[in-house]
Amino acid sequence: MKRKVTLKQIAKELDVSISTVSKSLRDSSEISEDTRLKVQAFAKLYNYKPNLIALSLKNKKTKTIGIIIPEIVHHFFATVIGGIEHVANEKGYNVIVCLSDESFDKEVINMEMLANGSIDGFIMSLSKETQQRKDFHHISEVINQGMPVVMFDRVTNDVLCDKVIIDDNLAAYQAVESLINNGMKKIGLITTVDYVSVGKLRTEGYVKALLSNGIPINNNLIIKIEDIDNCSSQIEELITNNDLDSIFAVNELFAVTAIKTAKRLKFNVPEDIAIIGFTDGIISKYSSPSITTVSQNGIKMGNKAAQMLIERLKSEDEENEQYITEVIETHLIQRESTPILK
Amino acid sequence: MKRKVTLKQIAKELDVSISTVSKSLRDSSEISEDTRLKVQAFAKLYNYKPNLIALSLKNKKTKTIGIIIPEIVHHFFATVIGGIEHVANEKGYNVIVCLSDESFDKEVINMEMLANGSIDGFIMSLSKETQQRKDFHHISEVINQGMPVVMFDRVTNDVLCDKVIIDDNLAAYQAVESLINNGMKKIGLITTVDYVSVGKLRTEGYVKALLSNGIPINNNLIIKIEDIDNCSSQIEELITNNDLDSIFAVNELFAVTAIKTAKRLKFNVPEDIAIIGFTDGIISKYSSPSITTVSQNGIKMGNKAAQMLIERLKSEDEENEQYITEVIETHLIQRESTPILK
DNA sequence: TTGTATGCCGAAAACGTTTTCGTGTTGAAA
DNA sequence: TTTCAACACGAAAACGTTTTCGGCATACAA
Repeated sequence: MKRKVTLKQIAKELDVSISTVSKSLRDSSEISEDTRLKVQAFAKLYNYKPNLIALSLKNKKTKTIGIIIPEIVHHFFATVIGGIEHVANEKGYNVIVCLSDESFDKEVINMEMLANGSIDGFIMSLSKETQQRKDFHHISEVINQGMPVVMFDRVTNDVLCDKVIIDDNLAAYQAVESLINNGMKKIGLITTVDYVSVGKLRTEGYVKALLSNGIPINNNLIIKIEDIDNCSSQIEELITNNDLDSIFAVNELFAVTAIKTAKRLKFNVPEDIAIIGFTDGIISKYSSPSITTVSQNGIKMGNKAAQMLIERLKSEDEENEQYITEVIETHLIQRESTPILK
Repeated sequence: MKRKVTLKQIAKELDVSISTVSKSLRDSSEISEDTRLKVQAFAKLYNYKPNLIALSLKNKKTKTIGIIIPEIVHHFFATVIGGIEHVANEKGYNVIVCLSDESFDKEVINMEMLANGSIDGFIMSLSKETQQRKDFHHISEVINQGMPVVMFDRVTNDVLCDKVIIDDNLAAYQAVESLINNGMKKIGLITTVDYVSVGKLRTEGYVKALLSNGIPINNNLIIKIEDIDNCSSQIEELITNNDLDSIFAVNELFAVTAIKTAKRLKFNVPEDIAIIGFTDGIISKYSSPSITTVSQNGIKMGNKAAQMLIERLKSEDEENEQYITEVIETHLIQRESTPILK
């Protein structure tokens, strides 16, 4: 077993000082070419690589980004991580991932853990529980300690920091309006409970689209789902009891469940019921029929979030308190679960 | 902005030495109760938390696990990460994720980067390119430096280390045999190119099942797919040109594509063609019809891999060269893409 | 010969911990 | 009064770097 070699060992071996070794390896002009080349050759031979932990301690920079998300087994979050990792890697950063499992406590613990020197900054999306409790002290705290935070998707106005979002409200509005423009009148909504920020915003978009097109809100057409695993019966009622011509679902799981339920109830999709989902994940693509949906480009969001964070890390001393909220554009992806929308 | 407080600052503030502060906080009996309580109160007030980087440097342990996988936007890998993260977190470890993007070079770079002190051990799954080139020097190297490695799913016999796999060969064998037992005779195979280790093993299982049931291998029924995005035409030919009664696909993307293609060609699934997939991901569950598939429990694999790694980290000095290959059991999940299999 | 610039290198501090060892003070026993 | 243990604390090393500063030659100019 060959343990990793250190400056000290090289110094001892070559009978020079540690400083000389360090300077030689960094091509300092202070060192004679002789010594420099000798040291470099030796270092190469023994495959010397500086210890990053020691560097982190010295520089007070870890070149590592902490990501905290509710869960990873979720196509959207996975794509965001991919997006973050990509630009982070490009700029010499590593990525350390923690999952909150939608739990407030885990979110807090993870943040406190990472905040103690392990990372240079956070990219995060709030857990459901955190959104419900509206307790963001852990986030304010790390920001207050001078550690930059970028929030994405599930964000809050109660914390001042950079953010990357889509315009959930507008995207939902446009999706629903395109249904209306194609003659749909009885449009069902399958959404989440209200404390999920994005769910709420999408719901508002739905409402706005109906109202501004002169269609009154019918609460019977709106169901709010708490537990995704047992939503089938609720959806079945929605479809059976109302003479829907279409459904807007705020995520792809709701959308695909709606499709499967409709098919089971002998409705044809899209002929009898058109369905629009949200998030262009793997399900929407491979469902039968494939699902017309609002694209929500996770990769782009991840890219942007990482860029913003790294940018802020570069100019950290400047203490720029001008926070930016970046809005990633969305668009409707036409697939088979709706007629061709004009 | 309140920067994080250090031992030194506390020491200065209370006019004691750094050692006294450190010992007080660790409840050393060396320190009088008076001083101890005073220090602890002060530390609590200023929310002192030890700097983990400094600890890492001192202890030569980072309490961090490095994960290297080909991609994250892939349900199976995401579940494995989830599984790893869960037990890692339980045992006080963090998880740092790097993506190889199926590239050999990125895999090497990432490993070298993490190996320089950032982590205590690796959990990894090989990139396609690495499997193709059969170059594993980077892995042997870190192992040789005394850093434990656990490989999962895409593994190789050329590296000695702990491994977590499923019995791909057997699982495929059983899946195909269950088709045969239910009267299927013309069974198509949609598989990957051979250098993908798991694809090859599953192919072998298919072959073995046919042969041991007296069915000759017909190479026309076997297609090997390189590029998943353009596999549709190949699959279409397979279905059109052969009078298949069933298909075995080595992953869910192939399976769902087969289903969609079959439906497009006016074959009924499962009545005309039964289809079995591999990996119990989100697609299999939500496809229409849902897909009968071989479960491949990523969470369990992740759990096990993390347990093995942490176990080895605990007993690291013992230099136990007895490596274990853990085989996670699989089973067939009955869904709608096949008739009920006896 | 003296003074000074230059080239080359080492000592030491710093990052934030933990831990070993040494030291001074106190009180009690001899 | 002397001796010694017990107690309470501090100094310093160590982890592996980088960097500042100082110093010792040598060479060259005055």
